Amino acid sequence: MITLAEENYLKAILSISLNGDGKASTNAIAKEINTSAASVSDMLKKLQDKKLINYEKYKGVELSKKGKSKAINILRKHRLWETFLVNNLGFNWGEVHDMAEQLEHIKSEELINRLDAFLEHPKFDPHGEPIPTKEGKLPTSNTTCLNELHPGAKGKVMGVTLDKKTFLEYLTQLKISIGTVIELVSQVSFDKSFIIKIEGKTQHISHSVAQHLLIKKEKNGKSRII
Amino acid sequence: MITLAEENYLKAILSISLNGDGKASTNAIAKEINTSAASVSDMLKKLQDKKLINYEKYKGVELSKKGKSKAINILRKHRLWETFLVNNLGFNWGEVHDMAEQLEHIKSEELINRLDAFLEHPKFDPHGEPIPTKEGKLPTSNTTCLNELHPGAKGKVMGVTLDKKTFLEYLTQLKISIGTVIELVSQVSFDKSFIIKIEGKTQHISHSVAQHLLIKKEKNGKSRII
DNA sequence: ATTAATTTTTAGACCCGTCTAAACTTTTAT
DNA sequence: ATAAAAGTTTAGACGGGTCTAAAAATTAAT
Repeated sequence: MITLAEENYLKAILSISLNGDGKASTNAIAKEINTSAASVSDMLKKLQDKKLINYEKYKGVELSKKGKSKAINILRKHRLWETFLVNNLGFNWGEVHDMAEQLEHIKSEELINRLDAFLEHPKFDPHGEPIPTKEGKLPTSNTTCLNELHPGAKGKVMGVTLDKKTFLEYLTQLKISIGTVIELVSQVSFDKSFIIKIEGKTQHISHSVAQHLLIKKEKNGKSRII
Repeated sequence: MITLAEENYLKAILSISLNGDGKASTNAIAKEINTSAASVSDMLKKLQDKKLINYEKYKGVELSKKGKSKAINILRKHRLWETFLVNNLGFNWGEVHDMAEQLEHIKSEELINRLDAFLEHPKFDPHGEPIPTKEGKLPTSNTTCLNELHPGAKGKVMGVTLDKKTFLEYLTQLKISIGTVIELVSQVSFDKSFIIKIEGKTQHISHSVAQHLLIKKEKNGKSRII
């Protein structure tokens, strides 16, 4: 039996290895789940014993096949519950994270499959993130980041990669939501922040905000063909 | 903050004091949640410290006002989630208990109120049990037990008071479900079991099965007026 | 290539919730 | 009314998950 704490570790490791690349460090995990590096070390041993991760002392950690499957399943539950909360209970996307954090640990495959059917097999959650399939496939989103746009190019916001209340509320304030078209004006070399245009209005967003926006390229700014 | 284990104790104490009357004994609680009497003793001290129960050593325990309110809220969540699972996800009543046991601990008042609205403020759960209100009122059901019927009297099954898979599956086998009309033929004095008629067919049910059926009197067997 | 800084692990402690075994109360039976 | 039985509590231990402080390993810097 896999415990709640273990599930949270697996989720954290998955999240780190999806964003960054390769192995997750002890410190990175500690930061992700707000705990001490010592606790992480302890837990990694246990996860290793259960063959949920591949772990070499001092060398970082990655999910085993089994561990990855578990982690993706948790992510699936999280995103399906979020979809339910937004679509059926009328919450808005900034409010659902804490509830989904709890709901994702409910144990029942049958339940989550029926929820999936009830929601009519959604492909994306309310934040625009892809929902893993029952078979454990995590579709890669065909989106990029703002920093991959050339100045003058336009992109449509397809979602976000940070599910945090303060962040989502800030976006609302900036009038950025799913579907918003952003034109990249330029990037400030000093602090890597971005100058953008939304509906003709110029505004600034920090690098860290930009980093968490999923963008789909709309128009290439560099060289337009005809 | 109230822990998961504490919530389960409160629920158990509520359940005992609703069925039996007055105070709950250590042993009864131990039985209810499948643990040792020693563990119960330990926990009762903690619940006392948190002012969730009124407890006197060796004298049994009852919920404090605060504790009762918490316990009823858990019951409310349990029954609302069960309703969701049956009405919207298509489970049948025997399958939902374990899931509801988990879901009832999800922390969010807003969530449960929205779920209530989504379900259109149901008054009864799929087992026929009343759903406590947001304000903490637990409607008393206008039902009785089989043993309160006189021989020859008929009653309609309105629900059950035991939410256990094996029990509910056994009922299905006996062709007893909500709405079934049962005629009491007689009670066997030897083992207190019951002889009943369902749609003209005579069958036996044990005392403990009968005890968990919620019956609404239909016709008085003793003396029929006109 | 040694030293310094950083990261990671170990050691030892704590709280929660559980257990068994033993001691203690209360109730029941004679 | 006293002994036996039943019920309840205490004592002491354990596993899960966390912590701080200190030791060990790795990486970076000069």
